Amino acid sequence: MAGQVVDGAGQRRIPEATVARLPIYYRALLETAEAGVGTISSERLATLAGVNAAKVRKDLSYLGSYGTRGVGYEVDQLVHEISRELGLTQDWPVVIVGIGNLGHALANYRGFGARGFRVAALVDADPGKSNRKVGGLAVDGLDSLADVVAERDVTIGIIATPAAAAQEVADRLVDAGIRSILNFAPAVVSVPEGVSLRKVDLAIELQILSFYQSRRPDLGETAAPVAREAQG
Amino acid sequence: MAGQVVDGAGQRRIPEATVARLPIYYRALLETAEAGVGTISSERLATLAGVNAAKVRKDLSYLGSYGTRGVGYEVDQLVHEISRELGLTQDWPVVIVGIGNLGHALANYRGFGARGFRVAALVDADPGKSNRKVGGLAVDGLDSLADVVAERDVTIGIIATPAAAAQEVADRLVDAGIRSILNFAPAVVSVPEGVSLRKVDLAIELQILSFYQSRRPDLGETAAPVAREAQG
DNA sequence: GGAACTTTGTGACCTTGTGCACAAGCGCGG
DNA sequence: CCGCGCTTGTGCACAAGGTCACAAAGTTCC
Repeated sequence: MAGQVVDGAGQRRIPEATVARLPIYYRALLETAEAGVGTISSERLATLAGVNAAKVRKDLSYLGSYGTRGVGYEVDQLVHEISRELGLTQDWPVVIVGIGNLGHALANYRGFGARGFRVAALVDADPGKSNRKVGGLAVDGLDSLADVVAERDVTIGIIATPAAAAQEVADRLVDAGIRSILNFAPAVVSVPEGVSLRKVDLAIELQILSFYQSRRPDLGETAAPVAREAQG
Repeated sequence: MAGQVVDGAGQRRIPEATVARLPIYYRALLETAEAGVGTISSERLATLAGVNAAKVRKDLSYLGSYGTRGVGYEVDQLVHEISRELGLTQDWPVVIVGIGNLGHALANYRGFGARGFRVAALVDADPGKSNRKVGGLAVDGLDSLADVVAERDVTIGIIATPAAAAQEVADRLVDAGIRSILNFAPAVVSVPEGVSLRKVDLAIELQILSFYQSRRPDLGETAAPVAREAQG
């Protein structure tokens, strides 16, 4: 079978769990490259990424055979392959909907641009906010969402509204042609097939921590599981 | 076998994936209760939570047999059982370390208190910020972290610093006796066994979305997987 | 050129999680 | 009291993911 996992379109099929780890490797590799190191072993990369070495090798093997036995991986090449695989070679304009506390913080967040993500638009339902500028960008009204998305080629939508508005906003984003949504609102949002949706929920994270903390026998033996790797 | 999965301490062992979903059920149930509904079926709860009904039933069965066949689950009872299981019956004082954009937003975030989490302290390495008050709370210096944690019985630490400071802060939190950490910094942080660590990373989420978006054949057939349910 | 050493790539196995399907259990109506 | 309809609880089969261990393949040194 030549051992390649391939989907219908002829691309290698990369497991979801692997996809969720690629960005972690990517970041570690960028730092490694910056330090002037040219080659890295799966063992070293595993340490940097906080996973085990076999997992690193298996993950990377989905991208192809870019390692050299006895040596390791060439850092620059890996960076290139991963960024290509993740689609980071292109620009991804992002719209943030809901300019409250969180939306405000996200709009000012450095670390977007570096990875090819760019906040291209800010939208809020409150017309009062349309006057303000946040992080050098004007806030548009919710009604102009579709226009703004079209004009600025926005591909990714971030929902930072209160829970009650989340579904409505998601629907509008989808209508506007957005196919990738990141939801920060504490609400379950559903989208049609073909649209990717991920969620980040502070309250849920805390409640999970609370679960393990309250079970902890206080210096007892039941080890609490460590970080889920996906937020994912 | 009487069918109960039990760990060494005699508690039912609840799978990680289930733990990650309990908060979602919890929120849905609170809303349902608020609407004055007394009873709910697994089917209905599944719809609200965005999962399938069998999963709901299996998840809830780990808590015990609280459903009534032919009827459903009593909402109030479920709310009570889940909140007990998640440890939400007690108060969890939280310290936020790093009062930049994100830390600021988190400090002002409503939705903590409601679920028993309370921002009890704010800490920042920059002494210049120690003057400011954020959300009615004074910002303490990093050096007083241990004192503040001890005085105010803080049990959960949130890292909202730049990546470079994250590990250092984590170490200090652990030294101060914190056993549950939520990391927002874009860095891999390691903690000793017995300490729970979860991470939330905006850039990673976007990169995952980017992966699926760039693979999308643009109205083709390869369906993108929908929201991972855990962010956990 | 060959032996010793290093590191990758992967097959095999195990654990966890998911979904189906159905028997058991409960309430209601007659 | 009995049968019917609805809903839970769970056994089972399968899919996904993780870990181990090792052969294959490369490097280094003599």
